[in-house]
Amino acid sequence: MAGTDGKPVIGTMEELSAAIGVSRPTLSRYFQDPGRVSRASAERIRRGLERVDYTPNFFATRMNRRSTGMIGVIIPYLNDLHFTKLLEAIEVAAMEAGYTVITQCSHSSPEVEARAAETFLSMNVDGAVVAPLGNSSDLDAHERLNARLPLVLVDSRPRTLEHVDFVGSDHPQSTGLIIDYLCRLGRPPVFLAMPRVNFNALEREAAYTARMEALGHVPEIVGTEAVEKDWHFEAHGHAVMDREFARGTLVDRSILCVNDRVAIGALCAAARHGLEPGARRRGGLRIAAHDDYPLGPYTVPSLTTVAQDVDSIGKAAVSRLVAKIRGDRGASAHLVQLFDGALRVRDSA
Amino acid sequence: MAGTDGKPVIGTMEELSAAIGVSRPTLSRYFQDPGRVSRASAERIRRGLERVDYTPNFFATRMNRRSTGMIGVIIPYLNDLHFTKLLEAIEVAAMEAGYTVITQCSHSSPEVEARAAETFLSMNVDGAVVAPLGNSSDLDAHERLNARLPLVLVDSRPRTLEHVDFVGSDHPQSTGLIIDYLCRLGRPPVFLAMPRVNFNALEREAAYTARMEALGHVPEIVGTEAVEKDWHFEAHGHAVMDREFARGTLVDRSILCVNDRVAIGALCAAARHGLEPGARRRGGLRIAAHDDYPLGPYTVPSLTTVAQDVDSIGKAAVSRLVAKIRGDRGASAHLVQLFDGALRVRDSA
DNA sequence: GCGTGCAATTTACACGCGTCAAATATAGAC
DNA sequence: GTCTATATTTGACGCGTGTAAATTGCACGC
Repeated sequence: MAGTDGKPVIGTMEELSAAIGVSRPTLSRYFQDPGRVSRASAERIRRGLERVDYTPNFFATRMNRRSTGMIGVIIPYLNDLHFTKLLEAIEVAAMEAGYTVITQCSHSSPEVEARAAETFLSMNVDGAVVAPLGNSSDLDAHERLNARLPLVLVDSRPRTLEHVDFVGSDHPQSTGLIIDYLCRLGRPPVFLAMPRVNFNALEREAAYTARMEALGHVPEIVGTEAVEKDWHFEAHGHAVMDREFARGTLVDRSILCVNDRVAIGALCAAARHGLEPGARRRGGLRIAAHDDYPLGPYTVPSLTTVAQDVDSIGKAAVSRLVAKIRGDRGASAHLVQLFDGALRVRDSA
Repeated sequence: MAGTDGKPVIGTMEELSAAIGVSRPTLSRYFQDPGRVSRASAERIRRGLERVDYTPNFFATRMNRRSTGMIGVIIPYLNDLHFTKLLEAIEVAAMEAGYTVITQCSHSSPEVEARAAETFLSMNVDGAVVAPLGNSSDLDAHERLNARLPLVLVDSRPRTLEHVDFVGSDHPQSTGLIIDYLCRLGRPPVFLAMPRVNFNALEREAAYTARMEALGHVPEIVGTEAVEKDWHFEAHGHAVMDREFARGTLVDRSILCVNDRVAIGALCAAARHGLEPGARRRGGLRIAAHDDYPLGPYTVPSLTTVAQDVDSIGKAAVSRLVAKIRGDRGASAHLVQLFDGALRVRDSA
């Protein structure tokens, strides 16, 4: 069998050994680190590899190594740029640290999420970074993962997993930031929440309430019930605000949306009702949110929000995981690392 | 060692065999298909597994099986909901067909893309679905992949890989659809293109030109040069149209954007210049696009576009791949499967 | 020429499980 | 009770590579 490049395809190290006249174990060492064989052998092997098409078998190499050099990543959804940004940061950081990343997506299903965790265990990954699904997650599965390998949770932090290392955003800080900004320029904001399926959403809701009370304002929350069956973030934001605006309520308020995707729906509802949210119209409708979704600068009007430092979160999670894998001192202690949000003032509030 | 659930952790089948009194080969057969052992043994094993924590080693199981039951998927970017939708369709279809999906993202890098292909070869995946990066792809790597295992390309089709099976959209059809619609309601559209890094973009541009000429109109194309360094789709659409609108050009034209993300940038530019694109304003500015990006319904105004049937494309790609893996008759012939686009008339055009 | 010390290589075994041929258990017929 | 046919189980070997121990090769000094 020959590849299209004409090189003969070689299946095993044994064959390769015969083909270029170097013993198999020497080849094994060469592939792990060319510096571990003599200069002469390395050169000979290199020249040999130019003439044939061979890659060591992924499974056989991983089976016996102390370390597989792989880390597993689980994210809940793919259809959300917030998570894809996070995943990208994690993958890049892991690649730079020399790890092979195996990504699994829960696709909103606790069963799939639990199965992914099992897969990682059976693959002997060196460690795992998990962004949990939320309330519906199979927490036992995460618990088992944590018991058997280095694990770092990111983005969202289930209450029963508070003893697991976590890297995420400081929601009281970030939410406080945008609330203070909104209060400084106008009436205290109403919170556009969402059904309680997500820890981050809950944390932000709680942070909103706390901050409002600290400022002496009365918290007002809308949208905790699902207005539509099979709702998505944008659809939810649109449905809730469409209902409000149709009633003539909230049309002159500041709305703080639980996240940017909900805000996109809210902005759409505002436009449909002829409303023009914006900071420049004092006393009028303003819409702000949380996350800094990549499309925020391009909504109409562009979206005022508070940015999560997703890039740093991804990097920090990997760096923490690598430390745990290497058994660095300090890595056995429990760590919670929270990043500050940053205000992004644009046109919508 | 014991998991948090208290079950003793068992590392190998050998140990499990000793623990529950069934021979190891019988266990092996049980894990492949419980139906292949006697009812009595299956029951005994099931009860045994309730008392201990064991999962077969992923690598060891895959190493010797004729089929690894895995398919590899490569997508170019994560920060694009079009690709995540495609990936989701592929993953779900593959899971339903009983395959484990290994996803690798090229992260815009031809080297990473080529390495992913090599990884799949070394993992003995049963087959691969690849959405190529584009012009910059290492086509040799894809060629090698195609020579050594069942391969289906999706979404984008490099010229030099025309002999490889492909599943995607019929761009002449879909582009024709939206052009005809635009012409029916107003002036023939100008095409807002993008730098030539992507085969789909090129195909759509060519389809635009062909259709316009067939209708007796003169094609007008803007935006093929990168206006900003380090451009992204939305930024590109915004930059090009901002420049045009600032000059006072194109303000009363129909603009057909190469894809929805570019259109989002264009809509934003329009709003900044006080323009209100829409179908109801005859003779005025209209903006339409291609893809049916999930946010299209929530832009302001909502985006008229032509939908790619991403779901069907993903399913068809997997179904084709599975046929090739199984060696179904007909699967050895070359296949190109194109799906029609569907018009989504909304407010922007 | 011969031993010495060190680096490089090779030998030999291990890893965890798939698989097949051979052995055993089971059921049924007489 | 024996015998046959069939369903199950098991022993033994192999997969492609990692790795520790044993061996070889080499340069050097006497």
